[in-house]
Amino acid sequence: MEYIVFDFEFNQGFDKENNKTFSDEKCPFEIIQIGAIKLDSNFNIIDRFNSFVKPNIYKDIHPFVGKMTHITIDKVIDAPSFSSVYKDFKKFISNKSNIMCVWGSGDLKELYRNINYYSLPTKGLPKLYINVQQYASVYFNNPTGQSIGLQNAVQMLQLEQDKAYHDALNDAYYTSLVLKNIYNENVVPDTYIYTPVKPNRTRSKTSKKKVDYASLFEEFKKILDRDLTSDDRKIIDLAYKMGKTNQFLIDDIIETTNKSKKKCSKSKPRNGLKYKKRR
DNA sequence: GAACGGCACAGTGTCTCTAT
DNA sequence: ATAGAGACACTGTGCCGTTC
Repeated sequence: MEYIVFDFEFNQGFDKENNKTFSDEKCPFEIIQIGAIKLDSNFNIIDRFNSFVKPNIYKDIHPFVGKMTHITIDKVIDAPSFSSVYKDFKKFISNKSNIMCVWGSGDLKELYRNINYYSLPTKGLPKLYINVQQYASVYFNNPTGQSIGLQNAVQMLQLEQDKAYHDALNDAYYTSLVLKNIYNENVVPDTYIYTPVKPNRTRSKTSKKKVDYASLFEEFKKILDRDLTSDDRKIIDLAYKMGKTNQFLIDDIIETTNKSKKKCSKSKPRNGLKYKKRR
C-alpha cells in the first residue's frame, strides 16, 4: 500500500477588457498543474509526478493566479492537454488500492469536476483518501471550523522550508512531510464520494438584497420634516443595520413573546457587538 | 374548531477561514 | 479576484398539545 500525496494549481477566467473574473459553472477552476509525491507505507518518498496542463477553458492565466503561482502562459501553452496528463497521473497512481492524500477536500472536488468536464473515466482512481489538513487542524488543536494553512502547519512542525509554496509539486511535498509528522492511529482514510455542488446552495449575487437608501432616507425626511445632513444619513444607515441584528433586545422584551424566548434560550449569546462592518 | 404556544428541524444568511 | 466549507445565528414552518 502506497500513499499518493497530490496538489493542483488552478486557473480561473479573466476578462481583460472589463477587468473582471468570470467562470464556467461546469468548471470554475481549471487545473493547470498537477504535482504528486508517492510514499511507501513508512512515508518514504519513492516517486514524484509533476506536469503542467495546457489551459483549454480559460486561455489566459488569471493575474491573481499568475502572481501567486508564478505560472505564466508561456509555461503552460505547450503543455499536454488535461486528458493526457490525467492519463499519466493515473499511471503514476498505478494501484487503485493506494491512498490519495490531499491538503483540504477542495482539490479532490476540483479533480472530479475537471474529469467530468472532459467526460473522462474515473475508473482506476482510488476511492480512499486522507484529508491531511483536517487531521493537522486536530493535531494543532485548531478551533473547530478553523482549518490550518499548509505553510502554518509546516512552520509549526519546524520543518525545513527550502522550496517555494504555491507550486503543485512543492505543496504536495510539504503535505507529505506534514502527513509523516502528524500520522498516528487516529489518521484513517475516508471514502471520497463526489457530490456536485448544488447551484441553488451557492449564494447568487442577483438574489442578494440591497437596502433601498433613497426610500429609507425619504421616509426619515418625512418623519423629521426636514432635509437630512450627511451625519443623519450615516446614523440612519448604521441604526438600520444594527436594528436588524436585534443586539439591543433585552430579556424583558424577549419574554413577551414565547417564540423569541425559545430562540434566545437555544442560541448562545454573543459577546460584544453583533453588527460588524463587512469586509 | 380556532387560536395560540412549545418544540424541533430545515433552510438561509453571515462570518471567517482556506484554496487557486 | 472568486469559490467553497464549516460554524453559528436567526427565521420559517409544521406538528402537537392546551386553552378558550
